[in-house]
Amino acid sequence: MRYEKGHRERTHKHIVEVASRRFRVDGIAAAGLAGVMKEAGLTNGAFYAHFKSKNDLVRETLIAALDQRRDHVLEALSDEAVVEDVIRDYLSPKHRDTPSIGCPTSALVSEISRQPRKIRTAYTERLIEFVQLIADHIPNADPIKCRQKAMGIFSVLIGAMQLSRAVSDKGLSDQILRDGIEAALQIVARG
Amino acid sequence: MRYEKGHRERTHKHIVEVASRRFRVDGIAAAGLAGVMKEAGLTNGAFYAHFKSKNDLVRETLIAALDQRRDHVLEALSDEAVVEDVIRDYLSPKHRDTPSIGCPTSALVSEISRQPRKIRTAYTERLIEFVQLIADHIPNADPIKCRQKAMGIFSVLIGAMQLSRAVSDKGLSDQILRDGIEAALQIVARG
DNA sequence: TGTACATCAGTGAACGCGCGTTCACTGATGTAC
DNA sequence: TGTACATCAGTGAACGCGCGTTCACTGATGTAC
Repeated sequence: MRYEKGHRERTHKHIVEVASRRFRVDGIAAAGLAGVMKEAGLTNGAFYAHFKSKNDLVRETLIAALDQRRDHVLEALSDEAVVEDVIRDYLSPKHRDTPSIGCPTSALVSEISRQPRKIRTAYTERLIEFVQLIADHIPNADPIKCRQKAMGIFSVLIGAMQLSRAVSDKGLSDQILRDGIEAALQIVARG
Repeated sequence: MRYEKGHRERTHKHIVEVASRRFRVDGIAAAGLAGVMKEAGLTNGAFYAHFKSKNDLVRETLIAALDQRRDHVLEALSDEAVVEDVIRDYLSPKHRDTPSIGCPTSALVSEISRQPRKIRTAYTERLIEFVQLIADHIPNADPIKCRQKAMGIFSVLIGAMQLSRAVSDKGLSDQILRDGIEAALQIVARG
């Protein structure tokens, strides 16, 4: 069959979406192309009609997931929102329990540090953007101070999120999230 | 040849040490047994004289690396040391640049969350122990409050460390470490 | 209008490779009689 | 004392499997003459 207009673009986007979930759940190294393509309803061979290599998919997927995450945060925040809302939204049990659609940094940061420079550069740009988004919601006259605080806060967010996902005890996992919220709020308030 | 007494135990320990470095550098999934055994100066087949499976090695290696890290921190701290010393030691460029002998949590936490329950339980026990070690150096009357702060601090430490390793810009990487130190100190001081 | 060829998105088998794992074997030493 | 067997740590080839990647082919539609 011949395909309607825009079909190729939709398929391409669909593969990226499937991969973006699989990578966050299984990790980049552990997620195979065959599995991604099967979940996307296609066969192996079609992959290379859309991407040059797995590395190419990783790059595109990571960018898409990061941009999507930024949009999620932007949408979740009303105009009068403060940084506390970002913090509570991030360190929620819901976010912990749905890594497939959650923050790509929490799911993949250690694997990102093992990626080729090109991917790490693309990541760095988006990290800066995201941290600035947090900084913009911190009430403080000094924008540099805000950015520094925002980086500290983001460190707490991804650290606590990862720990809460790693421990085997549900009660401790919840406690880690609460402690993370408390710690992040203290960084906001002080100095 | 026949081997001197204790040879087997030394070999076993040596494999664990090699694996513990390889896992932290390449990740658990990406590090192969053949590579580990070769680096240990042995052949493939010898592996199964020492371990039941790769999973068995992962469990043992993770425990060894975590205990080794705890000892490192204990040794680095004199009796009159305060939590600030732990923080500065952790978020140092040296630690960032030597993940092979650094904190296993920073290197492997997201992979740990994908491991079987048994491994995650072993990890959880040691995480609690490590956080308590931080808590013991926080000056505060309330031990519960100390533990909560310590968990927040540890979240900053591993979050900042991972971010500093992921970004492609050296200056930003250094800045992330400094912001992490500042944030951690604010958690110590307040409340 | 009819026909020959081009285009496009995808199929599905096959490639070489490295993975975790198994296993028959080695060769030096220890032990039993 | 000599000899036959047991033990031990390790060798190295082979297993089946899934990986990323390649490629000849398909089949529906578009285009040229």
